[in-house]
Amino acid sequence: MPNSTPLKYAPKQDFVKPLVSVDIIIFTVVDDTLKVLLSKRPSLSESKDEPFPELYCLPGGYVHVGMDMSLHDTAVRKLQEKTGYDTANVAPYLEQLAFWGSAERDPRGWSVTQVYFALLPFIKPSEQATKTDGNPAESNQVERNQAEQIWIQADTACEQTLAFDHNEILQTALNRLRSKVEYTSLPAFLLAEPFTLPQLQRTYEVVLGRKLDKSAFRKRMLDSELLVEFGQIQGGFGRMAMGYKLANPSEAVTFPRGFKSGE
Amino acid sequence: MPNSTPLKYAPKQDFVKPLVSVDIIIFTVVDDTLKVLLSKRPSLSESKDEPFPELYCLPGGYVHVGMDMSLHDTAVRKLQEKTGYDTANVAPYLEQLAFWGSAERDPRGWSVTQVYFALLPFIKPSEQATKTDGNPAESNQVERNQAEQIWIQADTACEQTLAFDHNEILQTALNRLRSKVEYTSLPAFLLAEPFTLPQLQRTYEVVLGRKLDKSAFRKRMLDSELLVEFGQIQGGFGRMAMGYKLANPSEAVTFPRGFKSGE
DNA sequence: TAAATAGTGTCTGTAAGACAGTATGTT
DNA sequence: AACATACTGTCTTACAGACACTATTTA
Repeated sequence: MPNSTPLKYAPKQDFVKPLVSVDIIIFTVVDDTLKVLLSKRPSLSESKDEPFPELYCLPGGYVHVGMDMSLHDTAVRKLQEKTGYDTANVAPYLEQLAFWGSAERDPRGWSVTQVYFALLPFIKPSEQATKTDGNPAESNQVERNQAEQIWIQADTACEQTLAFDHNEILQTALNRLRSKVEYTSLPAFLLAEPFTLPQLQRTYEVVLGRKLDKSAFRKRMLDSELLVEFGQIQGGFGRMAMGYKLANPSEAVTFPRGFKSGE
Repeated sequence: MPNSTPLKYAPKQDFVKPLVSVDIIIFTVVDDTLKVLLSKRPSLSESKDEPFPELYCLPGGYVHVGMDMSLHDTAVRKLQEKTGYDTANVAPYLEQLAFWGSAERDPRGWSVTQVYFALLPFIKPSEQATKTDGNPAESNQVERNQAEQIWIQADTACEQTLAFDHNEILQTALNRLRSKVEYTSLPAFLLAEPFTLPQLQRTYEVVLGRKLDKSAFRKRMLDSELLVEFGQIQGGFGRMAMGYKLANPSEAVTFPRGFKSGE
């Protein structure tokens, strides 16, 4: 290695580096259904070099060493690109899931992926383009991507054949989500504020796939410091309900026990 | 990209890839103290190109694309190299902690590290060389590494200045360990089998830094399917105690509640 | 008024913590 | 016997779940 390098520490280039990508599992709840966002891989006619043509996969992409200061930046950038979500003003719930890396998972070579999972209130596709206002090239980008993306029921997605090892990754994410929903406030990040306690409970029930007791649920939520009141709201048909916002929109709450501890 | 490539899918080489490494936080308990294994970075006289000379850091290394089939393989290989632990016969507790990746964390360039944490029963340094028997070059390797490694009290290590962002990583690992110890059987992986319930309770107390109630502790451990009896053992001074082994040595148990749920 | 939804109150069961008591080993 | 350690039993407390009850809105 030359001593004349301007860098104090020369990068180690004397071995093969794996490919590094970031994938995001983006969950939302709409129509009482847990959904996940998938992208479609390019067809053979579009590109001969891309593996798994026309299969669905988790949205993601390579780290841009020149563009991103950190993996978290990469994840936020991808989230914005794929959903049009206004990440500058409203922080979505974004958490590291895990990493996968092996010689076999991508036919293009040894690859590593850093996987995040995100929880978002549902954004109508028609509103996504308008959310990324201003730059028309940018909103074109979003719209073009949208044509190749779908919100699909999470369990349905699991049963389909996805590209790469994305079935395993999605299953891991679903397991983690359902497990954490038992003892955290994560479903609150799937709703637009303000929301009511019955709405929040339905969201819990949709994710968990089972009914919860109303009384116990309300006690748990109100005894924690999770929520702050935000005026009466008309939730549906009958009586008005109290609306709530998150007391701390950037952090989930962990409850001392899970639901149904006895089983 | 040339069409004449022998690979079906040409690797994407048209952008700069980050460096990829694996680091492991290896915990053990000895002398009623939670310890972590640290390596010393080479001095300036040994190498002018290595950053953070002579500081301690977490053991780890680059992924060897030719040597490792997966990141998990890399972690197990590193664990074996650094501790001499017989990973072929006794599976240590090894779990993904998280990943860190940014332009700034390594002065040699944009880098990503995949961090695992491991729990091991203490291995006396004198026994480590003999554990990796056979190949003398291999055990030399182990002994040479040992000269530059220390088992250090976890909290003490946190207060020192470590290389790279390893203070943050170690702190994250400690938080995760202490948090999971509240509601899982993780400390059982810090003891050599067979062990007694009082020994296990002391291990919990060492990690958590507080006393636990004996009666509640025993009820929790025995009501779970965690342990199987393995004959009477002389634990210390007084009465003999029942020895136990793990019913399932490859998996931790999650208890329905944490200790001291009320606070 | 009936139906639908929101919210409360009471009882019960489960498991953790406190702590006193018993059992079995060594010196 | 004295002591140290291992183990058990009983009482209390905290909180989730079951479920019946009240409250407020719309059709």
